[in-house]
Amino acid sequence: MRESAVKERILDVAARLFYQQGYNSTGINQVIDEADIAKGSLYNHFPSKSDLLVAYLQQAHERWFADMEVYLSPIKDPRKKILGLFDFRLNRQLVSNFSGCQFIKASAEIGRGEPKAMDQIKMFKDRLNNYILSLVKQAEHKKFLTDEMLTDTIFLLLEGSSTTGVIQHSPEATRKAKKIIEQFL
Amino acid sequence: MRESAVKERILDVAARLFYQQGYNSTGINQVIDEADIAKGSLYNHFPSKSDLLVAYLQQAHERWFADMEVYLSPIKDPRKKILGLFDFRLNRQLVSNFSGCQFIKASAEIGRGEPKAMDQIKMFKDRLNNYILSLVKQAEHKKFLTDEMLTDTIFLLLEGSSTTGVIQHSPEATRKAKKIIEQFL
DNA sequence: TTTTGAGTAGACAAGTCTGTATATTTTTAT
DNA sequence: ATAAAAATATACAGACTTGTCTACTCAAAA
Repeated sequence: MRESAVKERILDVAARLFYQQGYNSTGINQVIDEADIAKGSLYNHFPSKSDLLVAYLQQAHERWFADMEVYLSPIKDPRKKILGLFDFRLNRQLVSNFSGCQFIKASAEIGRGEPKAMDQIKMFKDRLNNYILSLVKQAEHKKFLTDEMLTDTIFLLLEGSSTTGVIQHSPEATRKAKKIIEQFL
Repeated sequence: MRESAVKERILDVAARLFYQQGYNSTGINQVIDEADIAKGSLYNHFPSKSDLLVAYLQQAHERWFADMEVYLSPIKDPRKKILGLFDFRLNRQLVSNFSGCQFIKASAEIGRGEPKAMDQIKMFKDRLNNYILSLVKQAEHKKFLTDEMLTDTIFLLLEGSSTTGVIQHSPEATRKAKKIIEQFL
């Protein structure tokens, strides 16, 4: 017996609004209006707005990795997979019209007032870091940097590309980051 | 005739609250309470909350560069100045308890609904990029990367260190970024 | 067929938000 | 000293906030 379609609709609408308008700027009433459900239903599935935020981040986490694995699965060479990460980032920037990383955005907005949400954000970034490290270990690279340092470079360049993409409203930073990493492979 | 002390107090309190709690989570009433001024005075100096945000970003911009120039002025070697940028970042992270970059935070919160504020943010990051470029041009480095690419690397690593510092609540990322740049100098 | 659970619609509480207005006092400048 | 400007305290409008609650409908299961 599958999960309620109502719950899915709430989560999808909340995800879109939290991401595009921000968590604080999105009211419960807007979520129920656009999801076209009753307020009681929302509070039946999510005890509070904060729980809805955590659920949104959880879903975003799972979807991000699922999408990424689909995107990178045709690529076999680990070096090309690493570069593919930047193309994947680029794609998402174009599709989202440079709205930025969901997790960075959330963390900037909530500060330390939402510990469960912050944990979700940390877990996502940790997993990304570990994934990059596993690719780097598989890849033959110039060893100008150690595996760990190259991993950090890739991770930090990706993070920098995210925020810079938002501010410049352009894919330039991500393209430059990719070119930089190409020098190391 | 110096600028009204009231205006200064408003701006300083707003700066602190906007930065620590976020713009959306800070109400005008909290600002006037903590600044201990009347609501009418606030709206006399700043026609709207949005204008107060822009003024805050302007002030933060000027102060950031002023502080940085003080911090780096005893250093003469351009390579050490570049590394000093990471120490400066580290200092600010420790002092602010890893609250993150003021401009990234603001840009994450306001989206494209505040064009004047976004312009301020862009101007800050542009100026930072130009400053890094001028240091790189003065510095003798290994030329593993071109001047422009090394500039982008430094800039993006600094940006990545900011967001990662917030999420991990630790100075590790900034220290690693510095070590990476050391390899290029 | 009856009971149970999910969903709906909407009122409501209690408070917050930005911004305006008014009347009064304090400060500054001439 | 007087007139103008700046700051004060405070009330208010109108909209919005999260979350609770009631009364009702409908569908599926027992």
